[in-house]
Amino acid sequence: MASPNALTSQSEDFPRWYQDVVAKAEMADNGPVRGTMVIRPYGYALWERIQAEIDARIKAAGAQNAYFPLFIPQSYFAREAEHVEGFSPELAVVTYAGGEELSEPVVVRPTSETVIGEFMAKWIQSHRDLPLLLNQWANVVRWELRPRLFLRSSEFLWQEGHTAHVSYEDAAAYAMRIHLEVYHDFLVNVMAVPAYVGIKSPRERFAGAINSLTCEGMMRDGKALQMSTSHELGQNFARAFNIVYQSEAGQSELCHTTSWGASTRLVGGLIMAHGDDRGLVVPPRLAPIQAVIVAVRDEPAVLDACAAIDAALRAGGVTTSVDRGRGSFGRRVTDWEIKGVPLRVEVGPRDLANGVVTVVRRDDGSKHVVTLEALPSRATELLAQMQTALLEGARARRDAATADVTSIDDAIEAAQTGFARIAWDQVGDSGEARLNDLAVSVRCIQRADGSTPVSPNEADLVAIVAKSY
RNA sequence: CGGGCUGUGGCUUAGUUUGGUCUAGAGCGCUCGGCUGGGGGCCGAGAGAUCGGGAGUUCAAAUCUCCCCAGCCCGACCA
Repeated sequence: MASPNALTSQSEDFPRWYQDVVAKAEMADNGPVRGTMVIRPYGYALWERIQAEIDARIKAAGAQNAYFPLFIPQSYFAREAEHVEGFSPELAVVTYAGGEELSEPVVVRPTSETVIGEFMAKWIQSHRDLPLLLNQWANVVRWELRPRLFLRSSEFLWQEGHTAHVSYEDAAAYAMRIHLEVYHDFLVNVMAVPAYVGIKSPRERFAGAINSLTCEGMMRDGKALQMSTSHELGQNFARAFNIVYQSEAGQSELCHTTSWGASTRLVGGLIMAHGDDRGLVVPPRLAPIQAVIVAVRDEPAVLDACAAIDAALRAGGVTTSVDRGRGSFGRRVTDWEIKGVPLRVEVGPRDLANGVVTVVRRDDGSKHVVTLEALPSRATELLAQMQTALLEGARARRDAATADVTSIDDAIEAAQTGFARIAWDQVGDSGEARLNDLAVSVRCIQRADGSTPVSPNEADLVAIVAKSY
């Protein structure tokens, strides 16, 4: 019954398994310039689903989409000291264009705090103009030395939100809202990734931020992946770009700004959070194709039945694709499994003779014989069950691979196979340095109940430490 | 940027040590035909490589020498 291995197994070589999945599920290819990525239709369809879900949540939080230029004057970066220091190693700079040397080099955006800050300063006059809530979907460039498809590429796609507020409290509350209502909600309820939430330690913070909120997912090899970040930028950028408003009292005041983003890295996270030895496993709510109808044979009677089943499923709100039965059955089944399509509806002469189809769930391989009449509702039910099972499975793995420890040594030990939870007081700057020396880092700092604190100075915080991508 | 290594059809690679038997072989993939068909099925026929690039040594270079280029792995940052 077991099919021959199309992929390297996870236990044998996890990074290689990842590469195999990306290639064989036809998600992406390496671009011609080192570190660049070609996103293929299936990979892009997954990204479009991620975009749609995140975009809807961003709009629900009141932000509007806009677009700012790819090219940024180099001088902008110099205005915020930490920001320029943090980003200069990975900047791509255009010095020659239009047939001549440029008088001022132009940076290809690695992130847009600076340009957007410049325009916020122009647009904001009064407290009545606040809050200003912007978001853009864009590509960004951060020159990478060690690229990996989706996880770390020199150019990637993302959304970056940028907002300006009258007070620290408003800004902090909005960053928190995005963190919880956009990212965490999406991760848990759509992507089925029970991410740990918290704030970054000072040394892991975004360059130029006063506080960074993060969602950290556990991959199936026990390593962490940062899946989103939301930053409180304080008045750092407002000061650098002169983003000021006139208060009700008539005083000129500096704004408080935030920025927040999630990228195509989430596609990599999807692969590693749920994938198994047969390939990708896509949560139903995220799947571009929720059910593939596989014709066992390329025969008119079977194909007609497939078309009718397809129509019925679509009418029932299930997104589908029909595999018309060219090529061997085993090959086609394997290909759909690698792509992680949640349900496979097998339609063959034997099924049709009995007025049924065979439905197979991708996550647990369970087979269900379903009558044609019951199929749409049964499919919806199975999709819902799979969505729940994926989240519960991921949570169970996460909890089983998270160890409570009381020393840095034990944290390092635990981080070899999973996460460690340790009192933040036990870590300290020197403890964090020791962790970092062994490629382990503080992924986030959270309250004892798992919620996100407001600052690293709250009492009784715990640190989640792990190796990370 | 420092250290280790590799470049041979689309992909994985044999051949390089010891130059000639290489008109470069195979597997996967691809094309065509047939048989098949409920887990990568079988048979047959094909297409596809100026052996990373350049220079050199030699009667003779995938193989030896030099230079260049590209990529991979390991060490400091990042969504």
